Amino acid sequence: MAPTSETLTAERILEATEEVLRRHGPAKATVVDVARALGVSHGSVYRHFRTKAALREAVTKRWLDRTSGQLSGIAEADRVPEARLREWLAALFAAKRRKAGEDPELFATYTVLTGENGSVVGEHITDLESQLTRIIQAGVDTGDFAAADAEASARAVFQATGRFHDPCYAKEWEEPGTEADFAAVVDLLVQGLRRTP
Amino acid sequence: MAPTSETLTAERILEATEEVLRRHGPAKATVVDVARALGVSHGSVYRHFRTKAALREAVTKRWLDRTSGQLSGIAEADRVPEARLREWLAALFAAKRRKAGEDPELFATYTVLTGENGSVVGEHITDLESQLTRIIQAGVDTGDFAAADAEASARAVFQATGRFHDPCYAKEWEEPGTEADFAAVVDLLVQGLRRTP
DNA sequence: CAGCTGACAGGTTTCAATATCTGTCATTCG
DNA sequence: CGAATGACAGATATTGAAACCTGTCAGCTG
Repeated sequence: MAPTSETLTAERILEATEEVLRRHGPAKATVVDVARALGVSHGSVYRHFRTKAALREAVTKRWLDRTSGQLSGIAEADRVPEARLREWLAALFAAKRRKAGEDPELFATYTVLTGENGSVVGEHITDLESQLTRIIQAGVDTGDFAAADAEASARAVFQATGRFHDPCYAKEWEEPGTEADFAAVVDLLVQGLRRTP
Repeated sequence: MAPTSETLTAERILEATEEVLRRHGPAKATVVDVARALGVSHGSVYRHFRTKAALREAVTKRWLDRTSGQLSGIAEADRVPEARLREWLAALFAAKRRKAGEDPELFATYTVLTGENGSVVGEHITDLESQLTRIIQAGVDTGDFAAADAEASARAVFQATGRFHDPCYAKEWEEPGTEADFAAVVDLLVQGLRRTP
């Protein structure tokens, strides 16, 4: 679109790739399209990314990292652990649901990309679980939570709330009653974490 | 295969359809194949099922009902509610995992079928949730569980354990650590249900 | 000379012609 | 007479040839 004469950088290629994916979708987005959007030949793109798969992987990582970054603020916040946990889970759900609802096609695109890039997604999940672990460990430290193994509990909480952040459930997020379902699951999990006197 | 001269019944057609689906998979299984397997013309099949979709739906229902039936025995068993709940959840997970592991192609076939038949799946889930509700209500009655709304709690438990029964996670069920993950989630949920003195 | 280009080989996708399937129904069969 | 058949129209799937894409590299350009 804009064949700016700035030097070609990995960052600019990623930007252009996101745009091409947004326009054409994951099935029809080609490396040639990306090069054309940048006003260069596709050979130049291959100077920065060894393969098309590597390019798509990098775009996926960028996208996931943005979510992680937003949530880490909450994980570190200076609040009572239970409130922090509830807020973090609500923010994760809200972020995913907003993305799925606002631009379903783009969300579908990234769902395809995450399906292709198991290891990047795995790292993202590890990251989210470690944020959760910090929250739960804080709760154990204050005596609010009883968890023999904060990491295992974090994993359990993350998996138990999968219905509210895993893309495979995206189409159900706008159904009525979803809010209540989310609240019920979170209440049950928080109750399970609480220290019983 | 065996063009027996018994009268053509819906039951025999369903049997043959399951066999054809097992052989050819969901994409290539045709009504003509089913008729051929029964030694009749495909017009005869349409006397019993209005459309191909209705036939596939009936097969799906049969398959799901078999699972429900197995589990209902546990739901009604004469045991302490907590043990019954744990056993029921473990049985659900074990049944799904066994089916997915023993014959992955057949499982994939049924995953496609359940994807096509939202309402039948919805009824199946309602059925499972009502079995769970009965277990949890029993726990409330004995004073073991504290749940303001047994039905809502049942729904929460069912959704929170989705990772261990929803087909979209099937490929992760054989990974190491899955048993431990399952145990951690169930422990957390049971702890959340327990009455806190 | 570092970075970019564009032609190219091998592989994948598209498209239109062809074959098959779904669902109906007038007719046949027992 | 009720159950089953098979020819048929319209819809869907398959196939093979042509178009396009990926990844490489010898050579061009600033």
